Amino acid sequence: MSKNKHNLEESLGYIMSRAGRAMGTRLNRNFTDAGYDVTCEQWSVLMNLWQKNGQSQQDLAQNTCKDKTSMTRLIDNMEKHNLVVRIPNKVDKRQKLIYLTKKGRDLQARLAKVVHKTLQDAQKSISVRDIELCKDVLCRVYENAKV
Amino acid sequence: MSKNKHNLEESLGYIMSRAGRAMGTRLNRNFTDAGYDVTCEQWSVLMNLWQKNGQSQQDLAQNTCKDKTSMTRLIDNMEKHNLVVRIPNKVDKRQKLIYLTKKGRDLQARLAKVVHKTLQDAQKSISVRDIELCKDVLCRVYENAKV
DNA sequence: GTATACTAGTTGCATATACAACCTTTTAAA
DNA sequence: TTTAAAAGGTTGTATATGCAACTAGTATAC
Repeated sequence: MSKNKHNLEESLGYIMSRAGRAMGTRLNRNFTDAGYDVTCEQWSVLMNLWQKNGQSQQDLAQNTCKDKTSMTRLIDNMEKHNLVVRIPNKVDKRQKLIYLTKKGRDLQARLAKVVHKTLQDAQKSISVRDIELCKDVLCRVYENAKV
Repeated sequence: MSKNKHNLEESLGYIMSRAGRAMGTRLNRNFTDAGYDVTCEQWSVLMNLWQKNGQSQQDLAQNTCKDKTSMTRLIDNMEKHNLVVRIPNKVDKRQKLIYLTKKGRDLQARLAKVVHKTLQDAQKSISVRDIELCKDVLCRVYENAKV
């Protein structure tokens, strides 16, 4: 009973999403405080585009583990804020390729500073080794749970 | 540069929220498939009430690390689905105490099975020791990031 | 005792998320 | 080649989240 209770009420899922939400809220606040009108989810898309510009919405959805409808609306908002543009793919007319605007490109270095600071605060007094192990576990949980 | 890139683009925050979302979506689907019209967030509130019935919304918000407005709407939905009821506190007239309905009480054992199965799948091929260490790190990240 | 500060909860607003159903385009099958 | 299946994207609907601003009740200061 006590063990079961531990498994459920202190379950990885509960702890994971609680920590994730706290972290996301914190990052959003830090972006706002630093004067950037960007959310942490938009940042996750920007990250993908900084690595490889001109991806389809489907690609972006898969890379960030989001539903394609979530990505549609996320791109809607990012286009509204002039971070990206949709360019129809002439080869495959179903696709719309997402490209960074100048504003979206220029944010890379600036946002990196805010993210770095936020991570530092969040990881305070935790060893690098433990962080890496935790990330490894989370990646495997993600692989198990996705799709 | 490569190290910095690793820190940012494979950052704990990114990995954490990605895994958390995958897990939450999976749990929601499993609840639905099992015939329960409950979301994982509603489940997190139920968990708190199973431990201690009759908590204020503020208490529940703090226990789940949510904004009090999020809790207002979460309780709205849960009341709509007959999982809980709001009872005004006669001692402190500002508060509304949240109590489980019979339906909300009866779900405890049933949902536990679904959660247990979902966790098993997600933690497949990961050692108990690593899971516990991961949870410990996440709890400390949560403490650092919250408020 | 009255004014002030704080706490609990709600509403307006913007964002994020996913499922179902749909349209369009492309690919595979027959 | 025509038909069926699959893939990319959008819209409708429901849920979740947080910030700012608000109301109402409580506690503190003076």
